[in-house]
Amino acid sequence: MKPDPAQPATESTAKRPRGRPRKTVDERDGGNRRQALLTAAAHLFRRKGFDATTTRDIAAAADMQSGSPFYHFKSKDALLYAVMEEGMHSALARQRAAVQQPGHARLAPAEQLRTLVAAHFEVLLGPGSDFVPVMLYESRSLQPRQRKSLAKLIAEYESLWMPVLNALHASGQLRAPVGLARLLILGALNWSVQWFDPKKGASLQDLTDAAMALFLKES
Amino acid sequence: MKPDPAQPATESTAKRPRGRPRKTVDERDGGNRRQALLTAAAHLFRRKGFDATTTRDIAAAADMQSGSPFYHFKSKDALLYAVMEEGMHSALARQRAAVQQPGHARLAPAEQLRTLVAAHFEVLLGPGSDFVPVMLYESRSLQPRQRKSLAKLIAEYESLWMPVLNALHASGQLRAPVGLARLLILGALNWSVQWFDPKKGASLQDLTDAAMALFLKES
DNA sequence: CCTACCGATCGGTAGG
DNA sequence: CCTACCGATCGGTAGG
Repeated sequence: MKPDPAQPATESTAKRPRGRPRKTVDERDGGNRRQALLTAAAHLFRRKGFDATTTRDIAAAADMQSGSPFYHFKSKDALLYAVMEEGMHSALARQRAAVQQPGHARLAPAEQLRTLVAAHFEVLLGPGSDFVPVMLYESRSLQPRQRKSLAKLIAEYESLWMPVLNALHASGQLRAPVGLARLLILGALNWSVQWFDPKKGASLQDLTDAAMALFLKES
Repeated sequence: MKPDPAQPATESTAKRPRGRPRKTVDERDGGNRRQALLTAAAHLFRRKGFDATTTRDIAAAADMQSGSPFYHFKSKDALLYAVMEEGMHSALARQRAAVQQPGHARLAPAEQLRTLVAAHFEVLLGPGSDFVPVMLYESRSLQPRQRKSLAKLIAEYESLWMPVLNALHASGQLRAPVGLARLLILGALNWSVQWFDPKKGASLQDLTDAAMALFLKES
């Protein structure tokens, strides 16, 4: 991580800055300003898209002045990448936690898939779920370097699905070729970002049930 | 066939303009310049997104000067809407033609679905398929008025699927609730825009087969 | 449809 | 982190 430029390590005396207390990164909220920018950016990027969101929008949403985001992020691009990286890390953590739950490995493959699907919907549509949708729908705005870096995380995420899909294919519950099935299944889930409205009746449970009924044959 | 400009008009035939031939709207290609703009815009909107595409990009791709698109379209927005409308009209025409093919109504519901799925993939991924993907992925940039206008065409398109899905649900080949099934199925197909690469082995046939195997139970 | 141009906006920065 | 600002870009237009 970066060294803190606000703390010049002087020798004997002054430990703290003088004068009236000012709202610095450290005193205000312990460095959470960066996180506030990430949250605001994720929200706006999801709602309006990367290009249609200005750094001024983000600054205002995080209660800052127009130039201040660039104190925390080198560029607008870097902000986008940080949003996506946080999204993928949290999605990965969530799926790994589900998969590593005691007893999970002994569940029937269909139940293992249900766990993955439910967690995926949660990550896309649940509370605080702006980060992954931004990753899914705004990656065109990334630079090749960044895209390549994210691709690793995405591949890791998708690899969590493969053992389950292979097992289902072996047992005849999933008839499509596993590779294409994974793409089609994740597509069906990812597209829900476009139409899901929590105020419209269906719950995430309903979506999960419908997806399971759609994809799997009777065991 | 164009008149030969090398032959100077004589007195008696002096109906035509004098001087060197100039490229006007009418002489050049009969007004196809508008269509050239639409095609160029669809291509660029798909590749780079609406916001990241400049009207100068589009003009250059259509071999015009920077201000010229505004001779054909009132605004960049109007161009986007025209692209989407053309996309929906062609998609609707294509599906209607498939559905109205003689004998189609007597096909088994599963075969009727296959027809719809194949045509949908064709519209998304086949030759000249920039218009519908733009409609799917850039509608956030439309104005509410325009979005509402498009929504009618979209509803019409989706309504073509409902009788087939209802029949499949009735026969037990589709177990998920029909409304959610339609959203999930179209999502699975629409997402293919993100990952399909014709140079990577799978054909549209393969995609159609995989989708059918994924969604339907054994009859 | 082209030429020449305007006004606004935007990402980013210097200096404190 | 704020203030003040710059340079570039962009949608759009007047006039021909």
